[in-house]
Amino acid sequence: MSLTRVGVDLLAGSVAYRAGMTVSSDLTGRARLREAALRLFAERGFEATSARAVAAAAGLSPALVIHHFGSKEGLRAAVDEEVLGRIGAALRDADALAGEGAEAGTGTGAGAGAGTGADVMAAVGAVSARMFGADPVLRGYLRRVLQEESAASAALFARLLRGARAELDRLAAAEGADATDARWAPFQMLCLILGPLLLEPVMQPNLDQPMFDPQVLASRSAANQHLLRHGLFGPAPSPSTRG
Amino acid sequence: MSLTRVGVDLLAGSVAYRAGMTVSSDLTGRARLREAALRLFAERGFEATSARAVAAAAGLSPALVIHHFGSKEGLRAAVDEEVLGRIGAALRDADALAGEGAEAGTGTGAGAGAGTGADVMAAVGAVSARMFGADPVLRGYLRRVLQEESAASAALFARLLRGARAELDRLAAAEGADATDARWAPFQMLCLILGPLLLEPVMQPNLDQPMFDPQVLASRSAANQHLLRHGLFGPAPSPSTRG
DNA sequence: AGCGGGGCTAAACATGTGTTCAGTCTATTG
DNA sequence: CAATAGACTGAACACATGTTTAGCCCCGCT
Repeated sequence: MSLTRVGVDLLAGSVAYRAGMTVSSDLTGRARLREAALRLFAERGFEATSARAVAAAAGLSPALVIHHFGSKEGLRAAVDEEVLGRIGAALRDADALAGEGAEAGTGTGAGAGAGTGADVMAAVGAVSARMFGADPVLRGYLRRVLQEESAASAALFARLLRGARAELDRLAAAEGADATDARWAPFQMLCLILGPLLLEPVMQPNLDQPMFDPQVLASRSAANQHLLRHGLFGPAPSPSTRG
Repeated sequence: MSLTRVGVDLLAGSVAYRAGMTVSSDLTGRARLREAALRLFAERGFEATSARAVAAAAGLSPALVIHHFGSKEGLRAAVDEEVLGRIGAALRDADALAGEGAEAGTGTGAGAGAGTGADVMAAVGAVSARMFGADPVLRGYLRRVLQEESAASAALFARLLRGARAELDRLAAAEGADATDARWAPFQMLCLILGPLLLEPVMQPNLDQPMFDPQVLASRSAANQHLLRHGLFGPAPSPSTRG
């Protein structure tokens, strides 16, 4: 049972597979199948991807899909679990990071309310970059998942909603006032963050740069910060506008 | 060639079918098939919907799909054309309405800048309500279409983007200032409007009322107006908050 | 009346699908 | 070494799919 970590798996070390399944080396065909499925599902969608195509992409026999995952649906579940695990880990890291940032902001006395707020929003931007910017495959898969009404997607969105509410609380504390419409605020925040993710295929053709390029993403994140705090027509931010 | 309009077809009178096809009465199986396909594609997606399922839902033979549309893909194209036609008409109406509203706002001298801005935003809300609120099937289909990277979806989004820019110009004129970040502003506006549409399946479970109910939609629209103009923490709107 | 055409159908076709089966190979274990 | 376990395979199965074909029925024509 040597749990040798492979480069492919990155953050997935702590993901718990379904009970009763032996957690094997994970450089084997099982992981290859899962990875190929992730890529193809993200590209073409689940229904449009055949088990044979997944197996071919992994260089294996179609029968292995059944052998390892029980069924094609089982494969999807495994991919879901894997992806949601990665995202969960990223979110957990981000939460911890945001918490540190907030404490540091008040602790060092470095900034007025605005400074702390900016820190918080920067953390949000970092989360976005980490989750969405990094991997176009992950983006594609996430895009598909968020459109279903499965239990997994509901859980993911609920998790994001909790995160948004927490960010909003921090932002409100920094701003010294509660949001005018606390009911819709978290959803608006999520729409601003997730919208470009969901709309990427139709939005990208209207831009001259790849919209999830780090710099572009930072610029959009800054615009979102500004919108949330001051509206579209508020005062221009400090002259140091990079990006 | 009696072009009797049917209730089912609503706004679709001016939609031009592909050349070479005789425009028949349109209460026939062709329309029934298209309508059934619209519903099923919206519910389950194109790939997951079989031609047989469409035919069965229309109470017709599967062979008719081929006979009328050439192929399953042809059926999809017809549905796309139909839906995009309806939306185009709604947008055209909305543009006209918004134009009138803006002229009336300045003409009657009824309002300060704020008043005109509110009128403009109300128009946007009306568009949203008209396009998205009315028909859950249309919402579902739109949700699917906006996720593809087809020519049709790109055209639709480009059209929406143009609309958003126009609204933004009007809003800026009313506000007496240009948007701080003119580059992202229209996309942000679209994300706020389209986000809930795309996220409906995962967002609805977190709400206690149907999120496209007219009242709820109006409330969300108002929140969006407020966000765009004053940010999340701006001054509360006039005490007459209905919804 | 005759007749041609289009809406419409049942049955069949070819293919692709998820899945099963029987068996091979390899590595670990007793 | 023998045996067991599990990764893995090619071939087959049952079924669903998009599509084709041949033909029916009814309506509008000359």
